[in-house]
Amino acid sequence: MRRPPSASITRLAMYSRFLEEYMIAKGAQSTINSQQLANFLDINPHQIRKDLSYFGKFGKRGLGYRVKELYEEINRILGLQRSWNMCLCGLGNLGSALAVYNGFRRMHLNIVAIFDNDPKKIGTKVGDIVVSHPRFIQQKVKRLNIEIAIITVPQASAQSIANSLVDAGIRAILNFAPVRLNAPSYVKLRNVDLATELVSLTHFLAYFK
Amino acid sequence: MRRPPSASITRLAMYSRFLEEYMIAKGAQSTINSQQLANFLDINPHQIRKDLSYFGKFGKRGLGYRVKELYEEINRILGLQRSWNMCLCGLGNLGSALAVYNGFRRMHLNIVAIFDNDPKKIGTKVGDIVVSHPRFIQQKVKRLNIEIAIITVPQASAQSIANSLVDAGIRAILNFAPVRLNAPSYVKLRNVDLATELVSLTHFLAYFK
DNA sequence: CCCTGTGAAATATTTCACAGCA
DNA sequence: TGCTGTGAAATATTTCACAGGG
Repeated sequence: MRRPPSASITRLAMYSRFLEEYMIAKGAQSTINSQQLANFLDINPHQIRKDLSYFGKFGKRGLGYRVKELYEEINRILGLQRSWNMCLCGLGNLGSALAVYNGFRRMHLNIVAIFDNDPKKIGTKVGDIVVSHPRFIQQKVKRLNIEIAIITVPQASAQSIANSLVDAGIRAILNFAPVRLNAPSYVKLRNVDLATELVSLTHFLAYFK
Repeated sequence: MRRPPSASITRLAMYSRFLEEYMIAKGAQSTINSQQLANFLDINPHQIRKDLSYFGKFGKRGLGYRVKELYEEINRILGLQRSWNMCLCGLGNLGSALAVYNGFRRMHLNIVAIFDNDPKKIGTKVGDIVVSHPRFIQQKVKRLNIEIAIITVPQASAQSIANSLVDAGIRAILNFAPVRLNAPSYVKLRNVDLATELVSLTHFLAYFK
């Protein structure tokens, strides 16, 4: 069994979400096979079985998968069987949107601290979280047991915020600032670049229309 | 010359952004070679040359690339030599953040229409764009020459909005709703799923920490 | 017989090595 | 000599085909 491609992890997240809805519709006791799942998700059934096989054997031959069991196994693989505390760095437009994003809470991914260096924002509340100055990163990360950070500060301050986070012991960062951040290799960095996503569309329109 | 992998396009966008900054720092007349560019971007120089080679020959042997020229060629490849009109569907938290996002305007990607079905939002302005009901999608897309759509509506309404957009002639959609949308194959769909991005971090922390 | 799990084949992408021009 | 551009090698990922258990 080789190391799973990172695309497998992304697909597992997709399977998890689908199964959650499927259970609501069909009940937790129902079963599903890779062909059906593949039809729903518009993907290859071999791909699904291969993705799962990297992590174990979750199905019954001749039958398929018991939905509840598969859902729980996938969530365990994804680390979603427990909750995670996160901090949000940068309360601009995007940060404010993420601070109240429901998709996170549903997966027990909780924003428990917010940092911004704008004096007008410090001390204000978003939900029941008080916005703090970034100099408290170290302290809050320790006290609130924060393991994941989301960076939504402007490009210019992204690296210095990342440094503070790494110093505070953070090992997983979701970065929305359009810069390649430097961090030690034991830190998992994931970048989301909204403008770049659009560029793949403009390229497509310019070339293939 | 084979068809470029889609990851090449993403990297080209990265090169473009870097070169933009590099020109400001070093002047448009400067040159850069693939090794230097690779160092800055923490990437393999062969990769850069290969990415470019899918589209043409932009360098001088023994010298490297003239920065301005390379920048312009890359932007041409990406379809960024012209501006594009976009519409935003769904003025929730994320939509509101994207409506005023600067990263788009800098690349001449302009949001020129906003749709939402909340009566409290319809008729209000975001910047100088008046929010309209989605029933005007067809009309606005035609009149304003809109070619790209951004979907930030809730999951439940995403598919029906996508259908309206396709009917109106849209061929490129950036979708933030956590659903796999169905669209004809001539429509380029790009999905950004914020929760899924985080899941790759929780998986990493759960397994490799 | 049905459908999983998986080694092997096919395909895609990245990395390398070097010919060749400035 | 220095660096690009590119075919070929290496690697990674996806797809396939089928053995084998329920």
